[in-house]
Amino acid sequence: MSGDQSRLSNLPKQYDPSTTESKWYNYWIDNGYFHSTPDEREPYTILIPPPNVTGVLHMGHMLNNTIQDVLVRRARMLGKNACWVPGTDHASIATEAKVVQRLRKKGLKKSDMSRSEFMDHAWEWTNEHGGIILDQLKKLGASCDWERTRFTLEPSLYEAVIDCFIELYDRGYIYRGLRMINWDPDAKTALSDEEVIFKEVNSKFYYVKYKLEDSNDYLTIATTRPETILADTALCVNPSDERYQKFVGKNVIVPIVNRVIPVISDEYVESDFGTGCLKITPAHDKNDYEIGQKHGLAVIDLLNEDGSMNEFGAPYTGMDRFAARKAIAKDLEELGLIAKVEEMQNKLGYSERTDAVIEPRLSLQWFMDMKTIAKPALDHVENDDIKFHPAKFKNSYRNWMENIQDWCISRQLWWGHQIPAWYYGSNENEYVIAKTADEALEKAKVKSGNPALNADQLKQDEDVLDTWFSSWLWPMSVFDGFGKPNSKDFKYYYPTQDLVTAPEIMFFWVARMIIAGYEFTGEKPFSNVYYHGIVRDKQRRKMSKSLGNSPDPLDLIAQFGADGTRVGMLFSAPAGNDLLFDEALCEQGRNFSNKIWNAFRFLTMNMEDGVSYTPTIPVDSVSLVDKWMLSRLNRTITEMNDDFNGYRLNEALQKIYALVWDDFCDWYIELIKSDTPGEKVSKVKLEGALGIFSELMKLLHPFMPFISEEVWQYIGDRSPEDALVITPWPSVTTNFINDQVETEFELAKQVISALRNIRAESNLSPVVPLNLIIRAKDEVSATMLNSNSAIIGKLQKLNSITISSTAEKTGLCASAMVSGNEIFVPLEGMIDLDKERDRINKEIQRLEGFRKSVEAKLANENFVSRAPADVVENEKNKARDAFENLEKLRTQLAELK
RNA sequence: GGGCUGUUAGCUCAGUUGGUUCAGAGCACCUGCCUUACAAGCAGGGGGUCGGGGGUUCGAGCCCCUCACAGCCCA
Repeated sequence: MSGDQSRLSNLPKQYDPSTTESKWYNYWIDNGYFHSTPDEREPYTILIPPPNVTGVLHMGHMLNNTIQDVLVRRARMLGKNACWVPGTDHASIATEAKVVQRLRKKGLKKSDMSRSEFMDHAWEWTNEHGGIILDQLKKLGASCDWERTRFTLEPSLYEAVIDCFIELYDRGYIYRGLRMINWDPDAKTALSDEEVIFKEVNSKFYYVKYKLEDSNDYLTIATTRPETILADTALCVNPSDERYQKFVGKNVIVPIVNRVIPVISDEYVESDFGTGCLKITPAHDKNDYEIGQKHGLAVIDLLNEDGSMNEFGAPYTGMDRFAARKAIAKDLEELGLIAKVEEMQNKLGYSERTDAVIEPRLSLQWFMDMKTIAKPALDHVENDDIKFHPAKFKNSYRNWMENIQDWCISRQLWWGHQIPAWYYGSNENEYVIAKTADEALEKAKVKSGNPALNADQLKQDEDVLDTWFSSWLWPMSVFDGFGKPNSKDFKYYYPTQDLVTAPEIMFFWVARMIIAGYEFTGEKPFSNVYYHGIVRDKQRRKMSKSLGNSPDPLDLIAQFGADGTRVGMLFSAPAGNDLLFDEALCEQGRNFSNKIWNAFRFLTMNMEDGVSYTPTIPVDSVSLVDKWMLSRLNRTITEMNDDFNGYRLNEALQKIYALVWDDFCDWYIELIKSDTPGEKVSKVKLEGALGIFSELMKLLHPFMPFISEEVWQYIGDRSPEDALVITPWPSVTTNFINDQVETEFELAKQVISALRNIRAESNLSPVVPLNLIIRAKDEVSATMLNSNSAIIGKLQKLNSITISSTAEKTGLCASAMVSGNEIFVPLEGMIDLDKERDRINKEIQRLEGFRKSVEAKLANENFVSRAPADVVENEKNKARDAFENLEKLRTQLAELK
């Protein structure tokens, strides 16, 4: 680095991220550092969890992508061929809902347009808003390989989904059937079980009387959904319930519609819930459906697809289900058929996307048989072929996998991958599965036995596939590897290394990617899954648009810089724990940026004009300060590597934060300063500091890419090959890690702190010179302190310094104890004797208590005989130290008389 | 109802196989400072019976049982 003042003079006192961030991001892009192509290096690959194509960046994305960027940047510095594949998801139901909403504003209705007209609108919307979120990620510093950006609806990924469907159909995993599914009346589509969110709500529990057909007796049932009474096809009681035994086999009359239905019995009914008499509505409840199947009951569906009552719901036809509920309750009341109404809490299913109350509905849909296909995915997580971080999530995963249900994969939507089923007749089985219309026609001719069949008689299924049926192929399809195991990229990058995501989508996505991975490649899709928490506000509320409690990430970046924001996000984000977001953390991150900036500014201010400086790690230095700094540096690198390997990113960050701020700024820089005010730091020391500072920038780079690159580029004239972003991660020199050195330096630090404390207690300004007397604990300490007295003198203004194991204090002194060494500062007339006696008495009390507990331990024969020798030895040392220190304190106290 | 976490300083969290003065960190708080990089800073300081109870052990924040509370997932 050259002391060329034109470049370095007038660095502002405060770091301004706004200019540097775009500068370096463009530099990185222009030099192609983020672009990866297969080569002989070890690959390191992360696939972005693709955000919704029309979404905008929220705090969850910020956290998610910050973590990915930290991982991928470090891997890049480790010399791996780092590849972070970005992309977006078409988000079938969410996007379609948005498009429908937008059309409605324009006065257009989806039901009035053809599929292709609607798709034109959807693509228009997508092209307009798609990818905004990816541009936002660039502001964060995300080092994605943008040349590899993929979209789940682009042609090759579309094709992969269709091929996958066909393949799984051929393998017998996909079937079409009439099943009870979750119906979203707002979106008018089926959903999978995972898309239903159960919420606790307050409901009314209606006790309704059904008259027996052949007597004036009544049977009373309890229900929260009286509107479904019209579709009842039986009442059911537990066979062992004596109250009801005499009614089994008889008939009752359904109120309002006056239909006659039987009273049956089944073990399923819990006698102590409600009245113990259950109404059975096979079309509108999953359990009822099963009972109905078992007992051969009729199925009456009284709802339209939008949740309104159909003709079976007469006389409430056309009313919404909730309006009908109120109406029928009123009518039953008037008929005297309501025994009572209770308030109760129950759990209701809501659509994850539209928040509509889900209706169980009998419907003909496409399903995936999960049991067999999911088996390897369970096994390989159980045996840690795929590791979860933190590992506790294995439990939830196992639980879900062991109870896995068939997956409803068809959606009554248009935006998505259209199911490759072609119907040639109206019967349930009159279809073929084929990739193209031509192929379908050929197959249909064969299956129908009608060679005269023509293309017009063939109709493709209108429905699309669940979004997750495309994202589960992401690890294969982004490399064009689905069904093409020999594609170059796929062979090189698959399996990928780390997946970073939230536990919320463990079942939606993670589990299914693992399933698909093993089914189609026989290999895992990734080796590690890092689950991070949800971003919440300080009151632990989830951040959401409707609550308005989520800051705009781009505002945060503008305010605190991308580096500051990243640090703020990571500071309180241990893996798997929710993050209680507080802007103060970003502020702390910004302040840290500023600290780094000013440390650098200090170094530049000490350069001489026209002199060239070569950053040099002071490996040959005999100075304790250098040896200590190198020990701290290397120890920290070791610890950070451990943290990275264990995915404890926040801990790695905290360590480099402390190393920079506490060790380097507060001690190292202070100690290289010249003794003479105004005099510059010597060239040797400055070059050493620059050398160490450079190492710090490398360690910081994954977390704070912008400021570290900015400083790095200032420190040297760098060619593009020397950019920090691709500089090798520091290796550990074990020899530099030296406990002895650290202990020795720590002792000097403690003496300095003790003196500062004495000054603070006695209101002495730092410029008042003191006479320091240290009565060392022993000769070893005396030697150690003597050889490092210059360090103490550097940070404390001293008149004289006396260190020996026999040193005597002179006159009245302020005192302190550091590791058994007594510190005295003669302060005749300046000491508050009462306060000082108080302080020493307190210390004596504390130590006395400690000594007693140790002595008690040693007096316990069981302890002495059973505990390991070294533990006993330790206790003896503690007792001796405590005893000696107590003696010293008592002497000091006596001398204060 | 089933399963899984967690409860440590005012707040957010560390605390590895039970054993050094082990009760920690950051933030917040209090006090004093514009000390020749940084007030977005420097220095100093106070603060916890480790959720309650019981047990195992020479020894428990850590292991076991139990209770209470909080949260998550599934039905």
